[in-house]
Amino acid sequence: MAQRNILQFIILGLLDQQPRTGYELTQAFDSDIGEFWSAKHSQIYPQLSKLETAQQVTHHEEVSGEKLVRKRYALTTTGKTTLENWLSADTEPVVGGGKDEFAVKLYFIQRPDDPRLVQMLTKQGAFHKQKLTHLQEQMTLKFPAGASQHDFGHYLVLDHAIRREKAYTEWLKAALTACEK
Amino acid sequence: MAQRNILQFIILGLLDQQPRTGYELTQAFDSDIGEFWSAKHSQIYPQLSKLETAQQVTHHEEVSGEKLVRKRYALTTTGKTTLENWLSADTEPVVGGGKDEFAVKLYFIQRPDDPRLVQMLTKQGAFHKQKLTHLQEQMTLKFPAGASQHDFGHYLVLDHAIRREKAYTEWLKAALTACEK
DNA sequence: TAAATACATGTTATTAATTACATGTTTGGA
DNA sequence: TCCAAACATGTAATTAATAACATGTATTTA
Repeated sequence: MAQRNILQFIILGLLDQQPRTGYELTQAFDSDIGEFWSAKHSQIYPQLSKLETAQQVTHHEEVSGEKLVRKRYALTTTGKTTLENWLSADTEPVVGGGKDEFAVKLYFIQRPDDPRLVQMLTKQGAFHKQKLTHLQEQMTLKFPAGASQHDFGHYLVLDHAIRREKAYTEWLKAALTACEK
Repeated sequence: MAQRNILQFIILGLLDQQPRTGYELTQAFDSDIGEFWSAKHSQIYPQLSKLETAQQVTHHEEVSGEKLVRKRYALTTTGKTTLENWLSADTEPVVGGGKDEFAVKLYFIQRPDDPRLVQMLTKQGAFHKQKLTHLQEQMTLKFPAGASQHDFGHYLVLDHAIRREKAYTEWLKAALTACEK
C-alpha cells in the first residue's frame, strides 16, 4: 500500500501505554492489535530510528545478562502530542473493505454446484471457527466482567474481532447451505 | 504489502468472465469486487503487459470514433489454465484480518468516557450504515429472488459485504452504548 | 553440557501499491 | 460551439510492506 504512515502512530500509541523495546513492539502485533494492523520487525526498527530522529521518542539502554543491550523506547512530549493529534483527527473510513483472497476466489466460481466449493467453504469455516473460539477465550480471560473502565479500547477491538469472525463464519455457513441445495 | 501477486489472478478471472479493456478492469474494482480487492489503473496496465508477455492474455485493438484505439484483452488457453490452478489451490487464511485505522485508534483510547469517543463512533456509524444500505440495495436490485444459479460467486461476495457491514455497524452501536453508560 | 528455542537488533533486496505526472479522445449538455 | 465529464492508456516517483539476509545472546530443557 501507500498509506499515510499509520505505523508511526501505532508505535507511538503502544509506547504511550508503556515503554517498550523493538522486540516487544513486534510482539504486540502478534496479539490483539494484530487483528487490525500488522508489521514485521524489519519495518519497526527503521521506523523507531526515524521517530527518534524526529524527536518523537527516546530510548535508554538496558543491559541484561553479560552483554545483551536492549533499547527501551518511550514517548517524548512531542511524541505524546503527535499521538493525541492523530487520535483526535478525523478517520476517513476506508472505502474498499480490505483485501480477501478467498472472497475474490469465490467471486470467480460462478456455479453453486462447482465441485471445489464445498471443500473450500468447509476448510475456511474450520479455520475461522477456531479463530473465533480463540478470540472468545481471550475475551472471557481478559474481560470476565464485560467492558472495563480501564482498557476500554482493548475490550472494543476484541469485541470487534469476535463480531467480525462470527459474521465471517456465518457467511461461510450460509454459503455452504446455499450451494448444497 | 508484498503478496504473491494476486492481482494477476484477479485480472485473469475478470477476463475469463468477458474480454475487457484496461479501463474496464479498473472500473471493476469500483464495483462489487472492490469490496474485497482494489487496484488502480497504474497497477493494472503494467500487469496486463506482463501477462501478455507471459502469454496469459492477448489483445486485439478496437477503434472507436476517429482515432481512439482501445485494447481489449482476453484469456489465452494458458491463462485459463493458470486461473483454474489458482482457483483450485488452497487459500491460506490471512491471519491478521486486514488493516483498520479506526479500530486501532479506538484501541488507544482507553477510557470509555473519553470526550472524543461518541463523535468518532457516531461518524463512523453513519458512514457504514450508509454503505450497508447501498449494498442492500444492490442485492435486491441484482438478486431479487435470492441466490442465483449463474453468478453465484457474485451473490456470495455481496452477501459477504453486507454481513461485514452489518457486523461493523452493530459493533459501533454496541460500543456507543457501552461508553454512554 | 549440548542443543534448541526464545530473545534481540539490525540491513538489504524485492515486491506491491499509491500518487502524481502526462497525454489525448469522445460524448453530451449548456 | 465550447466546456465538462467520462473515456482511455500509459509512465515515473515514492512509499509501504514482506522476505531474506545477517548476527549474536540468554534461557530452558533433554
